[in-house]
Order: sequence, then C-alpha cells, then structure tokens
Amino acid sequence: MLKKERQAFILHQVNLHNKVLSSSLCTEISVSEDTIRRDLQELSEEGKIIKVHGGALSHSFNEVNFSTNGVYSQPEKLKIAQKAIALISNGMFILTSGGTTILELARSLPPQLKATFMSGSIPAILEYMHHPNIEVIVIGDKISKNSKITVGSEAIAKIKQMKPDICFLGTNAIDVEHGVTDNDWEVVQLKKAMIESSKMVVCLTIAEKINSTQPIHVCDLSQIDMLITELDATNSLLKPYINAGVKVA
Amino acid sequence: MLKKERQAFILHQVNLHNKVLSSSLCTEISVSEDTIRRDLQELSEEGKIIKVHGGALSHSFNEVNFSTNGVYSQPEKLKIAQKAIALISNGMFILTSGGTTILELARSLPPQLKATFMSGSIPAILEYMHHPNIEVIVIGDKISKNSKITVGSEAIAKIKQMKPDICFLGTNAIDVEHGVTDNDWEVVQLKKAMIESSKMVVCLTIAEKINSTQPIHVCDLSQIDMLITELDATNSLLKPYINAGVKVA
DNA sequence: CCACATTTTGCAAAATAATACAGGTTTTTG
DNA sequence: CAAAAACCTGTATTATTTTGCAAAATGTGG
Repeated sequence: MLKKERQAFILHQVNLHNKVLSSSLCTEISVSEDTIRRDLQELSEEGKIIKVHGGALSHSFNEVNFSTNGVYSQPEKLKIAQKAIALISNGMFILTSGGTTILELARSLPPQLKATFMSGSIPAILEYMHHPNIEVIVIGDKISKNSKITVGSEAIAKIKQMKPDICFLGTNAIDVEHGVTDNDWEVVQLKKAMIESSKMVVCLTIAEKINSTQPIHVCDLSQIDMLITELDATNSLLKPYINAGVKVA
Repeated sequence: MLKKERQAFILHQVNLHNKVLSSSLCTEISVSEDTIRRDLQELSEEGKIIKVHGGALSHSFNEVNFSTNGVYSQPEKLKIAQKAIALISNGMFILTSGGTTILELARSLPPQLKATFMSGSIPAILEYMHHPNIEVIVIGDKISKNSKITVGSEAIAKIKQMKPDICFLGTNAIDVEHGVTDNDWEVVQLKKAMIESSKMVVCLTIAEKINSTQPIHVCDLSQIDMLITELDATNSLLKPYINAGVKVA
C-alpha cells in the first residue's frame, strides 16, 4: 500500500467516523504504530485532521457537539458492522441492501480486503467506491428517492442473475412469528430477490428493532442464515431466534 | 513493446485502478524498473499521473481527498450549465455522462423542472437524487473507480435500449479534425453507445479544451448536434465548428 | 548501405525515503 | 501516585530513487 493511499484512507476514515484510534488503524492497515503516528502527524501538519493523544479527530468534530444526529455512527452499528465484516473473506461476492447499518458496514471495511460488492444503494456504493481494493457492481434501475436505492423489475432481474456468497440485509423489523418485515413495497420486492439469489443471508439489525413488525412481509426466519445485532450472542432476547434455527452473532 | 505503447498501457492501468506500483508494472511489461520509472516520470511531467514513492496515482485519486471543496463551481462551468439547461423542457428524457461539467449541470437544474435523467455517473446521480421533481434512472454495471461511472457491456446494452431526447456529454477534448477524443477506453465505449442512442447529442466543454486531442476517438463532429462552451457564440474560436455544421451555444 | 547523431534501455553504485524496532520519556487514567 | 498506554528519539533495515554510463536500438544524411 502506497503512503499516499494509506493517508487518503486514514483521512477518509477520520471524516467518516469523526475520530480514529492509532491502535485500531495499525491493525487494519497492518503497519507499525509508528507509521500511523507519522501519517497522522503529516496529515495534521497539512491541517486535514486534528491529532490528539491516541489518535486523531476530524475538524468538524468541534463544531458538531453532541448532536446524536445521523452523521454520527452509533457505536451499536459499528459493533454490528464489525461482526458482519468477520464473515467476509477475500475474493467473495457480496450483495447488500441499503440502510444506515449497511452504510456503517461499508465504512468499516478493512482496506486490505479484496472482494466484489454489489448493491443498488447509492450511499453504500459511494462508500464502496472509496475503498482501495473493492470492486463495485451497481445494480441499475429507477431510483426510489426516499430509500436512495434502485428499485424495479430491471434491478430484480439483475439480482436474480447473481449468486453472491453472502447477502447482507439491513433490517427494519424482525419478529419470531412474522419473520422479517418492512414498510416499502418496492424495496421488499428487491430484498426478496436478494434472499432468493444468495447462498447465505445475513440480517443486520440493532436490538431496538428486534421483535417489532412492519406491514409488508419480506421473508420467514427459515430463509435467514444469520442474525447480527450489537448484543452478545447469549442475550436472552435472541434465544427465540436461535431456537428457530437462526445463527446469531 | 514501443515506448508510446507502454506509456499508454501504464496510463490505462492508472486510470483503471487509480494506482500502479512500479514493481508490478515492470514484471507485467517485462522491462527494467528504471524504464518504468522514467515512463512514470514523463507521464507525471505531462500532468497525466501523479508520481509517488513506489509507483503512481491517478489524478482523480487526489480529487477524492479534496471532495470537501468540490462544492466550488467555476463560473465557466456554471455558464455552460445554464446554456445546457435552456435546452431541457418538462417531460424530456435526458442521458448524461460524468465529469465536473455535467455535475455542475446537475446542481443547477431548476427545482420545478420535471424530467427523467439517466446516467451511470455516481456523483451525477447523487445530485439528480437531491432534486425534488426529477426521476433518476441508474445505469448499472461495474464501477470504474477513476471516472466514478459504471462501465461495461451491461451498461452499454442498457444504453442501447434507450432513446433519450438529449444526451449531454462532458467532453475532455474536441478538435475540428479529430472530433471528440478521450483517454479512457471504457468510458469511450460508453460515450459511443450514448451518442448512437440519442436523438440529439450535446457536448459540454470549457474553452480550454477546445482544439485539443486525446488518444482515443469518441466520435466525429458530424455526430454532434451542439457544442456548448462558456464563450459567446460569435467567438472566433468556435467558427470552425460552426462551419463543420455544429450548432453552438 | 554506411557512418554518425539521437533515443532508448539496462546496469550498478550511491543517495534517499519509508518503515520497523528498541529505549527512555511523557501523558492518561484509575 | 502508579500502572498502562502513547509518544518521541535515534538507529537499523529495507525498498525505491537517482545518477552516470555503456550497450542496444533507432533515426538520418550522405
């Protein structure tokens, strides 16, 4: 990895998460902590980040005080993203839906990962695009503005031609009885196709949405291979799902 | 392998992957590392790539870092955008390429305009998406990281199915003798398809690029219906194009 | 076709850049 | 305050670049 490349990646990370730890960076990029520190030093001298003890902060950090607004990556989603990333190995084909959890996944991908990501979600594509080693396949069709994802028969047809290793689904509601449910008809059509096509289906959701329902049915629990939340796998909230045959992480 | 040939290959690689390592290039082309370094040196002096320790980066690589200041709009491009927008009426189907000029067009669209925009350029799609009344059709395929546009046979096939009213092309180089030329093979394939499909082809370019050429041929002047620059239509620089039958605005 | 200038290429030694490592020092934190 | 973490400094190591030069290829004018 070239120096400039590495620094660009660091800068991107800082801008995304508003902070970075030197310690985590050095394992992600697999270089010594010294190198990271020198990079942070240089970036800081160029005024692009603010170096602090233990890592660096984004410039906008000061301005945005405690607005728990969407720009912030909630630690829960980060945790979910980490677990999801553990499932990905080099060379895999990954299909993803949209949603903020998927976005967090996209942002947290380790830079040395080489894989192919397919999606119709514009925000997710943007993130994948910034990654140095990921191939991005865009699923084309008409854009649904409120979900910022391409929807329609073309998109569905395209998905049906694919056979991804893993499909990561951002999940709006999940429930033992009704399975996965959602509230946007077009998006649901898409998700159904994604589930059909994929060798493995992984649902990502924050604990808050567990045991909730939405009007439109996406799939039953039996069609899901794994459920990822920020909770510990032993949490009692997850037991019914484990009993239903869903792996949990 | 000829020197020019080799340099063209290198440039293509840089545009494709956004970076190259001198070490890997020299085994691929089987020449000494010195030769590669000299090539990179020259290409860098011509401003086509950015040389760094260990290899080279594409120019657009750095632009990604500066994406924060991407908001700035050169007044020339704004002027071009205004002229282009004057051609669009409600209900039209518009196909656009990528590029900063197109981006400016996308940003300047009047909010009451109702039209359908089709593109494979992710930055452009982002802008269209923000517009309240525009329908956005995404052309899917693999993303070329350098140009941030989808490229490949799928994208071309999709374009060939369309029959847009206007096609707006961001233009890298135009010349009376050679017509429109560009430097990225894959993008050129796409532009060719776009030109074929469209009822009307409009080239957008800043005056700076008039009477310049790039290595790969896109189309002849005869295939262009209109050329839009920031210059006044009476400017002598544009005369040869008017004489060649191209409308000018 | 030949002799000569020019360009291109490869090689090797010296210079430089990037990084890792070892130690001692400072900052953070409980 | 004391342990842990992070930092700084200098040094060693490795990879890359520079430089000068010679061989090979190419071009050119007689």
